Amino acid sequence: MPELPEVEGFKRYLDATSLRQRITSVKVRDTYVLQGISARELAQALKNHRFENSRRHGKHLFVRADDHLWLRLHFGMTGSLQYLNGDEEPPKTARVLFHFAKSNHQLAFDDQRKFGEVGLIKNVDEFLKKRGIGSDALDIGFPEFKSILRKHGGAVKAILLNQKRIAGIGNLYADEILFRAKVHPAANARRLSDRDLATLFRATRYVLEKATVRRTDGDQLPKSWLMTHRGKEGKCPRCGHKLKSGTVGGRTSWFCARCQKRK
DNA sequence: CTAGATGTTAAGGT
DNA sequence: CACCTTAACATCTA
Repeated sequence: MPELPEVEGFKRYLDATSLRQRITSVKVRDTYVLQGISARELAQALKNHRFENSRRHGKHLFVRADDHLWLRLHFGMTGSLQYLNGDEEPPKTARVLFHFAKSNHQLAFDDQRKFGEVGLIKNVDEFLKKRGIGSDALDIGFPEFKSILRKHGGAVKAILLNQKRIAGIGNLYADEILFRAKVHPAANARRLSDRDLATLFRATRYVLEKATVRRTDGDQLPKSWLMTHRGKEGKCPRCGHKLKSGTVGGRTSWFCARCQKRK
């Protein structure tokens, strides 16, 4: 489930395993994943280069292979990375394999449900601009956060989910953030007070940062979180009330109707 | 068998 | 223009 914390986890994983090794070949097993580039072009461009460093923005991961050459990864709904030893068989759903010189290791871009994207770009900032991606959710300061929510009406959750406004928050963490801030997902953003917005901002940072740490350590998310109770039989970890669900911003939302008032 | 699932986007309606 | 809903993509699981 790659939202910001998971993609940050992939970044750290890639940084820890795959930097500074000469790339000997790139195999694309399924070309649906490629965006604006052919398998041959991708392989040709990366061959004999090394991944130097990486950068995450929202749910995108960019890996620098040269001054003007960045690999772009988006994980869709089910994407992930796996670093494999020479004798390890990549999973069937590995769509792209980056082969390294060092003892036949390879990095696999796995993507069961085929919503992922792999591309090559020259300039990360230009790419983000062209796509209209907003500021990263952990990069944003309160003044910017506030003005984004003040500027747009509609359900607060829809704004949090909109990557053009704030990048990195997906359906599950949006619910978690709203739960923590005690804000109803369908509440109109314009009707939130300054105090609500401040709480929401703090909740956003807390949830995303905490989830990133938990993920990195391989720990479960806290039981006090909504996410671990999502589902029909779920009860609010704060008040014990049965959780409710509804559609907001086109996605299923879980929330506690007692703790999260619509206002 | 059916519905729904972490993401994104397009199309259509109000 | 602002906002909403629905559908679509591919595949798996409850």
